[in-house]
Parts: sequence; C-alpha cells; structure tokens
Amino acid sequence: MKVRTAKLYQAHQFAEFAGVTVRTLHHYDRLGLLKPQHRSISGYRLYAESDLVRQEQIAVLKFLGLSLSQIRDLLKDETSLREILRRQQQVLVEKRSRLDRAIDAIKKAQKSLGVGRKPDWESFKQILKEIKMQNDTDWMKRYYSKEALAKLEKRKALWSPEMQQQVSKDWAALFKEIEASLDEDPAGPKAQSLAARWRELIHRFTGGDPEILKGLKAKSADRENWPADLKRYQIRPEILGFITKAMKPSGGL
Amino acid sequence: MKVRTAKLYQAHQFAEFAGVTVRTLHHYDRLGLLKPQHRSISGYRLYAESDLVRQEQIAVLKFLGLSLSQIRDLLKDETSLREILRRQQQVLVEKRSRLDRAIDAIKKAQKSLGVGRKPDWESFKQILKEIKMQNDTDWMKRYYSKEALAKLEKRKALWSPEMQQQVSKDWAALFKEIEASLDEDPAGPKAQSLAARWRELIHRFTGGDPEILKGLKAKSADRENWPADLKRYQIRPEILGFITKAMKPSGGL
DNA sequence: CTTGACCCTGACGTTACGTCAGGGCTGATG
DNA sequence: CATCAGCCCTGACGTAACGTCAGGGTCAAG
Repeated sequence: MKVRTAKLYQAHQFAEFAGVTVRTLHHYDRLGLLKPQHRSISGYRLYAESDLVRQEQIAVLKFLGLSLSQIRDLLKDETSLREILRRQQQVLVEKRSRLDRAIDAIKKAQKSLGVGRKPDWESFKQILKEIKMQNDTDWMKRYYSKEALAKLEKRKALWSPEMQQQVSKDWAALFKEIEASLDEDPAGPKAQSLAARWRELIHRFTGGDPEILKGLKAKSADRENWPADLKRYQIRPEILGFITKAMKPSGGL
Repeated sequence: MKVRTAKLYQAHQFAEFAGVTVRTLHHYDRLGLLKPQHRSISGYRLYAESDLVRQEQIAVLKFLGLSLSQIRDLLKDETSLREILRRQQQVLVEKRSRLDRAIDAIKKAQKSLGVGRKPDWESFKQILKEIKMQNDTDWMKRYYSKEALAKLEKRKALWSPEMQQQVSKDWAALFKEIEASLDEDPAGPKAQSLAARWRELIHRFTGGDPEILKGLKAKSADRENWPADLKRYQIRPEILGFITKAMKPSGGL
C-alpha cells in the first residue's frame, strides 16, 4: 500500500536538490517546461522523483547553452537531439572564436596602452578592424573557395564608395519593385524583367566569375546561419520565394 | 565662412557609415551614450564627424563585451580604461572556459550517442557532473592552495547529506538572528555571542585547518567575482558589515 | 497637391529569471 | 484558541539591447 505514496517535495526542498531557486521552478512551470506531478489542495506545488529527472535533463541542456524553448521542444521529441547537438556545437564554437578575438583585441589594446598614457582610440580602431577582418575572412571561407576569395579581393579594389552606394540603391529599388509585384505571375513578363535585373546585379558582383558565383550561392543557401551583424541584410522570404520561382528556368540565385 | 558648416548627416546616412541601425542610434541617444551634435528644427537628428568618432569608440568597447552602461561610464572618465580592460579580460577568459567545457560536453555526449540509439540521460548527467566538477575545482584553485584542496576533499567525504542540511539550517538561523540584531552594538554581548556562533560554523567547515581557513578568507574577500551559479549564496552587505565589526578583535571571517 | 522616402516618439516583445507586493496555508507555541 | 514563523501562491514590474510596429510629422520632387 505504500507503493503509491512515493515521496513528494515542496518547492524549496525540491529547489535545493535541483540546485535552482523556487522562482525558477515557477518559471519552468509557467512555461510548461517542468510541471510538478502534483498540487496540494491548497495549490502548493509537490514535486516527485520523476520531476527531478526531468529537471536534470533541463540542467544538462541549459549547460549546453540551449534556450528554454529549445529545451522544451527537444524534450517533447528527443529524436532531434543528435541534430540539435551538432548545431549547438557550431554555435558554441563560433561564440568561442568571437571571444578569442575579443581577448586578443584586449591584449593588443593593453600593449598599446602600456607605452602611451592616453587611450589611443585610433589604434584601437585599427586593431578592431584587423580582427574583424579576420573574422569576416574566416567566415567567408566557409563558402568561397580560395581562388574565389582571391578574385573577390581584386574586384573589391575596383569598387569605389560611389559604386557601392549605387549598387545598394539599385538593390533597394529592385526589392521594392518586386515587393509591389508579389501577386503577379512569376512566369509573366514583369517578373521576368525583374529576374533579369536581379541577374544583372548579381553579375555586377561576381564579375561573371563562376567560382565567385558558386560561393555566393553556397552563402545564400546558408542564410540562416549568417553571423549576427549581417542579419540586417536578410531578404524577406516572400521576395526570395518570388524571385526564386521567376528564375527557375535559368537556375536561380 | 565654410568653417562652421561641417557636414551633418541624417540618421540613416550616419547609421550606414557606422554600421548600425537607426533604431540603435535612437537607443544610444536615449541612454545618453551618443547624442547627435545637432537637431533640425523639426527634430531630426543630425550627426557630425565627431559623433562618428564617438560611435567608433562605442563599437570598440562593445566588441570587447562591455555593456552600454559600462561604456557610458568609461567614456565619461577614460582613466579607468586600463583597469576595466583587465577585468573584462578576466570575464571573457572565464566565459571562454565555460564554452570550452560545454563544447567538450557536447563532444562526449555525441560519442555516447554514437553507439546507443536513445539519449542516455544518465551518462549525460555524469558527463556534466565531471565537467562541472572540473569547473568548480578550477575556480576553487584561485583561492585554495593545493594542500587545502586535498584536505577539503577529505572532509567532504565525511559530510553526510543530513549534516549538510543541518549546517545550512544553522547558517540560515544565524543570519536571521543577526538581521534582527543589526541595530545593536557590535561590541555588545549579543553581537559577541553571534560572532562566536559564526566562528563556530566556520570552524565546522574548516575543521580548524589554517590552510583551509586561509583559502576561505581569500574566497570571501573576492565575493564580487564569484561565478553566477553561486551568486545565490551572497550574504547581504549589512550582515557582513555587522559581523565584520563584531569580530574585529579576533580578525574577521 | 500628392507621393515617396525620410523622421519622430511611444509602447510592447524578447530571455530567464529576480524581486517585491498582497494574501493564504500550516505547524508549533503560549 | 490565537498567534507567529515559515512556508506557499499569483501577478506585476525590472533587467539588456535593441527590433518591430503604430500613429503621425517633414521634405523634396513631380
């Protein structure tokens, strides 16, 4: 008869075992992440051993840097664990390399501060620039081949600020027009003309080089994994979908 | 006559140069971190070159992981830069080592997942335990000597869960009593009795070992730099102040 | 005069809880 | 039995650094 009367713990006891605060338990409860097995008549949360197991799983995943919503989804369906781990590892590795660079930057800044007395912002800026550059390059390497990178460097030298400005204006204009044409037939003449302009702009970037184009495609396809500071350049999904359809025949972006 | 009419930029232009969004400029403006040199009659923000310099300084410090409020303070008084850099470096190094451990944990988890099919939470927990342990140990090393750590290990083995529970209860009770006696004379009999109990509890932890006591003192003194998950054990400053005074004669905590 | 492309402020959303505030339940004690 | 300590509850606001509307001006061009 004692079988059904497994031990139950009040919030603060459970919290102590679990190494969290009572408030955290409230939080998880509200999120539906960890609901206590029982409630007393007066509404007290009563936790069982099984809750402790769950709590420990949560703790593990939190340690790995997953968000509570990710954890919730994951615990609903554990089959995705493998995939999630892979992705999370990538995320963490990137975070770490950002930290590495920041630490590196501080070291250099300290050195440049060691001799002079006043902070030399100009040189700090320079340090940052280099380190960020390295950052960008590292990241670009994921998509562009070595030759493509070299070619890009050369082309970059040819781009004046005015041209850059012009290009970004052209893109903006194109986006706007596409946006206004979203309900048209992607195979129709309007869409085709837009697609042509799109290709033209792409061509201006690649210089018609197939290596660079390949890298650009790889990079675009992996849009969701772009670093935070480039997220601002995301293209709205509707637009992307439309232009993709419109360019189908010739094999899109 | 052209001297005073330096170029002014509207929000979006400035934002583009600076590599931030307009909203970010709003934000910085409100925080008083970067107020544009001018406003047009109609209230438009107008940024000057000097604002760009400032913005770049902000960007550098942000890259180093400083918070906006830290940045604000720092830019007010640059003399503290050196110190801040040192501290920030520590912070980053610790963050990195946490990341290292998490990455390590994922790798191990993946391995243990590689053979079996279902996630083996039990072994994950084990992995975490080890890695956290390593964490704690790393961190403790800052304060405790090698010998002290060894002795602590031995003493730990003697602590039953019941004793732990008892100890934490005793501390809680003591805190509460001190709290209620905060307005008494730290040299008076009540305070002295409290101080005696305090010493007794400390003694129960150190086992009277001076090595361990030394480490404990070092650790307590550095309270502000404790890792996040132990912050819950912070002692309220009033209590700390009171007991410190009360124990003056015999040399504090 | 009407657009289109800017601008402004204000307010809510995000993440994982911490920190009250206001009010109930429970066991021990006088 | 009243009281008090020590729990418990829900609800609401605060945190960091902006993103994202919403509602409403401004300005130059056509």
